[in-house]
Amino acid sequence: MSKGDETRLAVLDQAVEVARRVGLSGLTIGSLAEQTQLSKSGLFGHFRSKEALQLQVLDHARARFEDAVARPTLRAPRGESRVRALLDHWLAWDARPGGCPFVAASTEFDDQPGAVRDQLVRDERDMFDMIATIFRTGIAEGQFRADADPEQFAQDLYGVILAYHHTFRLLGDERAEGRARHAVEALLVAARLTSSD
Amino acid sequence: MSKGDETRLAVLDQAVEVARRVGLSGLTIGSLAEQTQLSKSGLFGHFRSKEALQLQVLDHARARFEDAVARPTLRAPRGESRVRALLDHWLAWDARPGGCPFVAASTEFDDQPGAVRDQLVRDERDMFDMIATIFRTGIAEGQFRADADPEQFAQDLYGVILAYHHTFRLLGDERAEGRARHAVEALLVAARLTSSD
DNA sequence: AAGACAAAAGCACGGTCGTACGGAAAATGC
DNA sequence: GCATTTTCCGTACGACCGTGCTTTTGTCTT
Repeated sequence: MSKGDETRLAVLDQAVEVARRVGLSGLTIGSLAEQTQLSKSGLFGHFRSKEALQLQVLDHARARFEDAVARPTLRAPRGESRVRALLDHWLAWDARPGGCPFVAASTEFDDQPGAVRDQLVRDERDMFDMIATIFRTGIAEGQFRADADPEQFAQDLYGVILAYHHTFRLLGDERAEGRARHAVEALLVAARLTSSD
Repeated sequence: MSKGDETRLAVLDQAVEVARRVGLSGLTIGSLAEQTQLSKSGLFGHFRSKEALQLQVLDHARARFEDAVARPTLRAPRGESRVRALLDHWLAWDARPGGCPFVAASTEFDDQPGAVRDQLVRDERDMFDMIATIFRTGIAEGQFRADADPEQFAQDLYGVILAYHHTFRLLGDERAEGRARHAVEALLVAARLTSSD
């Protein structure tokens, strides 16, 4: 890996952390340069516009999400265990300082057309598909009802995570995590095969 | 009402709409002045700092929320009907151009200490309490189980709304609303008194 | 070790940000 | 209808924004 790539990645590491707190617009080239001990123009040279930087930050955050949430989840046994693993990793990801960078960026860009928004839509759609797929696997395993709607489940689960994110991060309510787990258990109960099936 | 208050309110009306789209930080005095046909300094005179403007915008948004969601909801009969009314009005509020200003502001300020965040916490807590209170009323009416947790219900319902907000606004999924209603029906079923009670 | 190339710094630019002050204009109270 | 207070504008400020251009520094390759 060349020197250039090395510093570029170091910058992106830092940028993702900053974006958690202040979003992708709040992310400013000057302050990012300070934090990485680079000159403004030195940093700027690695990306060639702010939009390019934002897109690479999104890419980087996505890779981090896959490391911290997606891949570990797939190591859990299919069905209910995997759903619980997903919740566990996701809650831990959201509880990191600054919260989830995608949540921050989503509310920021949901009304600002452009390449960043487009990328964000793709990422968010992928997350939805991931949840739905995990649920479908549970159906195939015979753990969940065949007539349950995976996309309904995806939206429901995502809602639980978002509510946790808000309630815990803004209101600082320590019981938020317990409620999130409780909510998912209720979703699982509803999706479970009954004895009559 | 004096002339000053008149224009101040007109500015706030516009400011709330802008804040829906770009948040409270994205809200800039210069652009807001343009949109209201005032000079920058003329507008600035009404508030005496940006933070004061942001706080008044929050206040104004809260009043709008009470007009559009809170008060109409309380006109519905207690219990399940009132929960459904809350959902209806809230979804309509979120579907307005730009979405919910509180959702935008919350993710923006959940990591930036200060008066704005403090105000936001109070507002958001009030919303939570409103949901919980509506649920408690349903318990008192004998429609919901007495052992159900109103705060769990509040977080669950808020999750449904947030998931709708994200799924509809960012992903543009038209089925998001139907799923939100379906999710609330499931919550109501779980809260309902069973025949054995 | 030297030459070729990449990386970083230095500096400058036009713009916009929030904020301040003084004077013009308009609304208000008598 | 005049005097006074309120409202609004013009202008200016220092700071920071994103972005170029030029020069220095550093890293590879041979």
